[in-house]
Amino acid sequence: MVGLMMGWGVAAGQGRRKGPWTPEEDKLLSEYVSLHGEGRWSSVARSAGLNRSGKSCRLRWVNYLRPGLKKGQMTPQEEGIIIELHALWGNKWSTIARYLPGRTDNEIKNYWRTHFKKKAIRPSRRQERRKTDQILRQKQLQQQENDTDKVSPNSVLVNNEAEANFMYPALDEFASSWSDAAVAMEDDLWSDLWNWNADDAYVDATASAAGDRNSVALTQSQATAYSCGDNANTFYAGGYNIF
DNA sequence: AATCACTCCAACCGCTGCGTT
DNA sequence: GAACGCAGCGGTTGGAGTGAT
Repeated sequence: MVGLMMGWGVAAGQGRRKGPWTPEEDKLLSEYVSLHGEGRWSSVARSAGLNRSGKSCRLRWVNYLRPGLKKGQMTPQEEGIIIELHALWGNKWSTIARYLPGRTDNEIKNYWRTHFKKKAIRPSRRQERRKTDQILRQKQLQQQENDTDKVSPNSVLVNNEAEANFMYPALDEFASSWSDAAVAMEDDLWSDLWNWNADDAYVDATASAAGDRNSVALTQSQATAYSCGDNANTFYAGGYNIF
């Protein structure tokens, strides 16, 4: 995606640059924001010597340059959180992103689109196999991380046994191999998604939130809940404390 | 080796809401 | 209260990369 995409380059009329950011532009933006802070994006564009729109600067910073961003694949926990929160709030990507430290709304939105939305139609066996392999790789990586006993302050914690069972179904309980376990777990997710009426879930959640914020009823996967890092807005097991 | 199918992801656009004048 | 500008959000696009056939 270098440079020539969609006739990008310099936008006619305003003389603003468009398209992919160069390392030099990134450097200018990073230096400026670290000195002066976020906000006032249109003046950032001018003051930092960037021939970009404020909007473009903000997007680049938020989605790519901002410190603390996580790169790499979503973990099974993050995937679970996305599914649950999407059931609650629908396409409120920025809201969902607040519960996934280091992930951006754009990233979550992209992830949802590629992994879930298209698959309202059952994925092909080929897709299923690829997905399964991906989950396996993630599990192996995660196992390695657990072995090294590294716990990030921003990591998403699994609170109790019920969660752990949802996230990591025991082999002897669900399947005879990690591969089968991953497929079984995935099937659960898909069946939830296929049976799920997004509008209903959203209405239920918002109605409950409006009335009693401590007792939002989830229509799917009710036994599952997450405590999301050090965010002040915590999402607890049992009754969902929202805000 | 070539082609196809699919995923990933950066970046755009349009719309909305909010604050300021 | 109206007009304006800006920030933020959600939807969309399309090239690059990768793996399967």
